[in-house]
Amino acid sequence: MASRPTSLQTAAAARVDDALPVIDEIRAAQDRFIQFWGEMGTRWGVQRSMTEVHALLFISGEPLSAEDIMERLSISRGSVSTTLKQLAEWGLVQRVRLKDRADRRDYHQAEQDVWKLFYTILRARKRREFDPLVEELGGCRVAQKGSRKSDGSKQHDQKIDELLELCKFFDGLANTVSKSGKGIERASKLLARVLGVVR
Amino acid sequence: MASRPTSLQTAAAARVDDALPVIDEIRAAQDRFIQFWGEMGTRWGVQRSMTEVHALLFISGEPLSAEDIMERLSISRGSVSTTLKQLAEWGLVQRVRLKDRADRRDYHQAEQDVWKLFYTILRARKRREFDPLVEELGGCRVAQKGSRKSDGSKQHDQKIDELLELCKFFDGLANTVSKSGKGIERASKLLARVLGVVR
DNA sequence: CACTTGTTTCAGAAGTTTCTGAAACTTCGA
DNA sequence: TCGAAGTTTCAGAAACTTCTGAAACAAGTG
Repeated sequence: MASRPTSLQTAAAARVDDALPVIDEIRAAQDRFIQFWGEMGTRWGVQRSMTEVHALLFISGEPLSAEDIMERLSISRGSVSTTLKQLAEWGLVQRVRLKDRADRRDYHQAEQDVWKLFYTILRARKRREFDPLVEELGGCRVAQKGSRKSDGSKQHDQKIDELLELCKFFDGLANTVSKSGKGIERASKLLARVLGVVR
Repeated sequence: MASRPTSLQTAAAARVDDALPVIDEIRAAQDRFIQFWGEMGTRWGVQRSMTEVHALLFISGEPLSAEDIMERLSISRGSVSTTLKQLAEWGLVQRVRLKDRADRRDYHQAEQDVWKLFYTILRARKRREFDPLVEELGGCRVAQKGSRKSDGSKQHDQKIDELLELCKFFDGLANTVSKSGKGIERASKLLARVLGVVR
């Protein structure tokens, strides 16, 4: 028996002597989740390998080494390294040190709080897919505000301005929500009531 | 002069005799917008050509024929046809008939209400990027609810269930918001106040 | 019918993204 | 100083997406 028994190694042992079929069941369920999460990742504009690594770390729960991940997902060394770095930058994965001083490898553990997970995803996507609107839309106007214009120019700039206004509204809403943290859960029920009144 | 003067043709004429530089300014601003919107489209998981066609129709405001679009954006016949069909399915573009009975071509006009535009985009993206979570996540469990399980299985299923619960919460919130329509604008201000109380 | 317009399909071109595999480099502990 | 682990970089392979261009078809008009 190895001195550092990861879930992967115990699972492998289980497959060999067929003594613990339950572990294979779990492993199969993990694989389903990893594949599904990876597929969703592509729809979210994230590399498949990145969501797969995250899925593995999230669903297994325990810290895994880079090598563990390479073997389990059949992903190259470089890929795992850059992927883990990015996941760490997003705050979804943390580097942890195991007590065992004989093992000098880094271990990586995924954030387990699903609320933090979702907020992180939302923030990253907002930065990428929404914020440029607010930043760049103004540059699509014909002229600076205030200068004299033709009718065509006015109509054009008005449409840009409408888009900008809408974007800024959503931006403010997003800020409100993100500041609220988990309060959103209670607040949303109130919102439903509020909307009933407003409508 | 052609019997069917579209904006494109007048703009072209203007470039030739250089009598109306304003129209060139507008055209340049339109091009900036089209390019930017197309770029954002790729980040939203939509084909560049589709967002470009939509940008052109939205920003020009007036109905354009398929041929107009082909020439202006240098896009192939087939592409324009399928793109227009999809935009129509999404409700972002309508087919309109011009009164001129001599012209038998179809004309296409973009929805000008920016609120409808945003809701349409959000709905389409939710269907594609979120709804599968609610539908498929359950299949990633180890076992059906209620059956006896090992500790590992329990931990696995618990994580899946946490994700599912969160998804269903967001789903409900999305429904609430989408039903509210423009009421969201007034409601969001109330929401900010509500969150202030809850926090 | 001849003609215009639009739709659909599809093979292949072109472009883009993602990943690998290797190599060079850094860090750090023994 | 040696070796193990990690990082970074990059050329090229592989896979995927998007678009074109052509062709066949449908529908409607004069």
